[in-house]
Amino acid sequence: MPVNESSTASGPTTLNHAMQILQVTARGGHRGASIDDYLNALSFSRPTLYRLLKGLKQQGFLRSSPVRGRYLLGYELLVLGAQAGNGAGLRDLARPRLLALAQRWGDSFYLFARDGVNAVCLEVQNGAYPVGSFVRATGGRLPLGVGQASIALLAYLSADERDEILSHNAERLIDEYAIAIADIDAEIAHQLKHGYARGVEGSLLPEYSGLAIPILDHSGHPLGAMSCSMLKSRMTEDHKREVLQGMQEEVAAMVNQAHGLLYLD
Amino acid sequence: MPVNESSTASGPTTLNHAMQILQVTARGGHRGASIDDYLNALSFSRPTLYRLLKGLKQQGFLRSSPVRGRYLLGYELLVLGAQAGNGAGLRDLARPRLLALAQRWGDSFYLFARDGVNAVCLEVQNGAYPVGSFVRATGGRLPLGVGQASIALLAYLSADERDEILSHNAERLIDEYAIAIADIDAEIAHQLKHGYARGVEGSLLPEYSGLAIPILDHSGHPLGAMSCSMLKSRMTEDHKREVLQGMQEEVAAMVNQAHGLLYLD
DNA sequence: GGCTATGTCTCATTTAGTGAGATGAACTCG
DNA sequence: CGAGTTCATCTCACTAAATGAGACATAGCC
Repeated sequence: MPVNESSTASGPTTLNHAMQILQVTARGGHRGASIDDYLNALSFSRPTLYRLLKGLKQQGFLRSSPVRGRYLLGYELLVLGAQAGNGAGLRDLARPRLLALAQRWGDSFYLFARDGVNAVCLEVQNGAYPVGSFVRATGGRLPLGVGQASIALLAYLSADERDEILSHNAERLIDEYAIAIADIDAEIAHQLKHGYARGVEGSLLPEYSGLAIPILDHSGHPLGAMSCSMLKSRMTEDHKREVLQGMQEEVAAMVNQAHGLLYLD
Repeated sequence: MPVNESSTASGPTTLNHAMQILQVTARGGHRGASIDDYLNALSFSRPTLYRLLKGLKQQGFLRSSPVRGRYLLGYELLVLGAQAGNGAGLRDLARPRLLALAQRWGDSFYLFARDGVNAVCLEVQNGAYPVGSFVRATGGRLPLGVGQASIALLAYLSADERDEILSHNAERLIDEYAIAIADIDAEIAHQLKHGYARGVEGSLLPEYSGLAIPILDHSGHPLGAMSCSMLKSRMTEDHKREVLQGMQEEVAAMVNQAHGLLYLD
């Protein structure tokens, strides 16, 4: 089945071909992709495929698997990805704070940013109490609308931008996550009223619960969101208040630090 | 100053141009790169630059900064990077184990893999005790020879491969890290004799110490290394023995799990 | 409302990537 | 150990497709 060439890929075809190769490789997970995977999914000739594979390998974007004839994503992507995840320096600021929170409360804490119609997880710190979550690790991506961090991010966008995102995601939200737009709107209202989000409860992960707060710049635009996730049974009123306060303090400190760095020099 | 076009970049030029753009962007850190940065560093015309920027943006490999005229690395890199870091499924296996170790002992634990002449950090879990390290996070890269994990990785390569790597890195090792090849050889001998590595002491980070053990596949080739790092004052004989045993148990369990997954289906 | 720098467009030029098929190399299985 | 299969590279002619020069448009800034 050919690769999803949806997003009206314009621009240099060589570039698109190369990126398609990376996507196909990624789709293979930790087993990578074989020559046939590429030839089936893509629409160019074998010599061209090999030329691109070679180029990508030289650049460190691919490496060949120990299994002959298979290719894996290269570590250059990891390195660039780590950079990419440090959007506006936010991750570096957040990492020690997430760690402190996780150690103090035992729950799992996350940093999210918006990526188009999705939310991406920039950083996780798991605590002592095991927890289930939609994202397992850095690099996890969710359609905006899923999870408490999504709500915190959505709430501070302009109404029309928000609507555009939600109508774009509506189908996936209901099909894959059993989440209705109306419920998201309600939670956004809660976020705006109380300053934190609880996430919309779909049919998935019913035994977990969480909290999220936005990270806003001076003009009120969302830079990201900090969230946490825990077993529902741990979410007593007291614990909720404590964790929320902890998160708010850390975020306030972050934003303070950030103002010295973000838009200057 | 023009971008380092060292590594005899062959392959489609468009691809190389694109990757150069990404590298220049990465070099800008969390502030990204401006048009002039690109035009200065690269050797193609402005329309071409914009065409490539556009293409890379559409693919999610770049995004434009809130500051007009600047570009940042895109989150697609983060997502692919997360995949790339899961070489052979190792990271997924290691993550919970690193977390358990960090929580149990309070030190910081790392998963490394070899990447050509470098070691890359695939995963970190920091413990309760603060620690300094050569790598701060996932995606950090060190020349093989630096750090205890390097030793564990090097020790199980063939002698000539090892020599090739070390002679390649020799200059950087002595210049940037004040580490001599002879000392590395000595530590490799220690690794082979005792089954763990202590790292070579350069002039950097003198107050920290660490341990590392290799992760070997059935045929004795190194898949990666697990390491830890702690304040020297914490490294008593007892603590060392305990932590080492903890790491060895976790790695053994990992390799067990891995054999079910790595080379099959 | 001018000024500067970012981003886009057009179009002719020719580079430079492409496809077809043959050839070489590496691993596999009988 | 040799036949068979699959991966990887090479050659060469072709032309599609990326490129460069410079003009034009747009956005932010004082």
